[in-house]
Amino acid sequence: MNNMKETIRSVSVELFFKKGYFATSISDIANGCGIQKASIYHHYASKEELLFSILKGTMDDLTDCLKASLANSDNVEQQMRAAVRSHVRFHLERQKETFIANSELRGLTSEHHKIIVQKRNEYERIFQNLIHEGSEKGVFSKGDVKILSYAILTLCTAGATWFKPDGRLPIEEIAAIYDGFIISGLKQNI
Amino acid sequence: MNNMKETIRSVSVELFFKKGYFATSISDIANGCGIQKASIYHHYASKEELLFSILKGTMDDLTDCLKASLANSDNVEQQMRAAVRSHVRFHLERQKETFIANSELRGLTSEHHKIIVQKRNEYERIFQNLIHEGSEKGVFSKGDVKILSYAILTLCTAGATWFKPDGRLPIEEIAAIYDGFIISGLKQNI
DNA sequence: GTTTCCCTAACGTCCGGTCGGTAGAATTTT
DNA sequence: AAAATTCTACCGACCGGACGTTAGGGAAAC
Repeated sequence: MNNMKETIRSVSVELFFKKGYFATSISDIANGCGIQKASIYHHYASKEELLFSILKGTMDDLTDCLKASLANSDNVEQQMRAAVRSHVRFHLERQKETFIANSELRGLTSEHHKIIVQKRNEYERIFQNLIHEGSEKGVFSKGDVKILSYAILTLCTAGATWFKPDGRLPIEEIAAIYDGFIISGLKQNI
Repeated sequence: MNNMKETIRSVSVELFFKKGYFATSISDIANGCGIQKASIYHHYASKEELLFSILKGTMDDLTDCLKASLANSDNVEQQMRAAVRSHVRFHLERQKETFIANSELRGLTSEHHKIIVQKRNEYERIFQNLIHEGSEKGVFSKGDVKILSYAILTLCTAGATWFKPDGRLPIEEIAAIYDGFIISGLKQNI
């Protein structure tokens, strides 16, 4: 790869995932890229901006993925299944980035923090709307929409914590397990 | 409180929760205790040991809680319900400590890290045994025990991420929601 | 001949941790 | 009971080092 900006990004993702944002120094990143640490600043204005650009890109892609996977159906249950699978898939396929996006928010300036949280809220709202619609139509049982949405999202998100790319189960199988688990949780007593 | 060691501990929990372990300095902690930072080292050998003692204490209490709540019954479903509620309750009542225990493992030395991970594994095994026993007896449906246990645990654990002590719902109500959600997830197709 | 991309060198700051010391309480010795 | 010693809890000053960031320059590409 001869695009240094991309290299810096991907090396950072690797290191932030492995050691954490605060424990990773600019020298570490420069080292991983084979350049001097001062050269990083030609591509990114600061360490924080580097983090922010990773988080922002990840959140945008995440939302795009979800929206694309909802477009194929207008049946609530099908949509919820598609949403869960999209969510799981994204978090396992891009495990390192999503892990960072969920654990390193504290490294952001307050303005950047606000932007990311807002993106996350929009994403959550899509799930909340599905739960609401489903329980209105009697497809899902009535329940606390917010708590249920947090449950569903964190459930899948946490996958990025323990998932091993070369583990026993392929991504699709894990997605199917979560799908079944969540739908039957939403349909309790129905 | 005139026990300075306890004060240091609780101030640290507060700060580690709010700012993170690496972003919290010994001076910050000393400041919060109203003493000089050198005095911290009279009570704890290092910053890392302070973190470790918090994590170890929390994990021990967590496991004790779980074991106590299982002793009242020998019915698998009842035990699983009790386990889930114990897990949720502990994570919400001692939100700050459990949050730290789940996010700051990287601050530990490798020996200390090993100890905590081992405690966590023992804790997880209790849940895995319950799932296994339940599916053997036909109370729960067959499924991947590990994935299901991760799902259950991270689900509740994540509560410590978003829970607000003075929010809409009391802890018991949240525990009940999770209980219902999880049991029906475990019983799908039964 | 300007822009791109990377370099060497350095800066100020802050951090975890150490050191020597002190005041006073507790304990032991006489 | 008085004197001598030890222990507890803390302080102020200080280290060495690492960190994020900046300044200025040089070579190559356009």
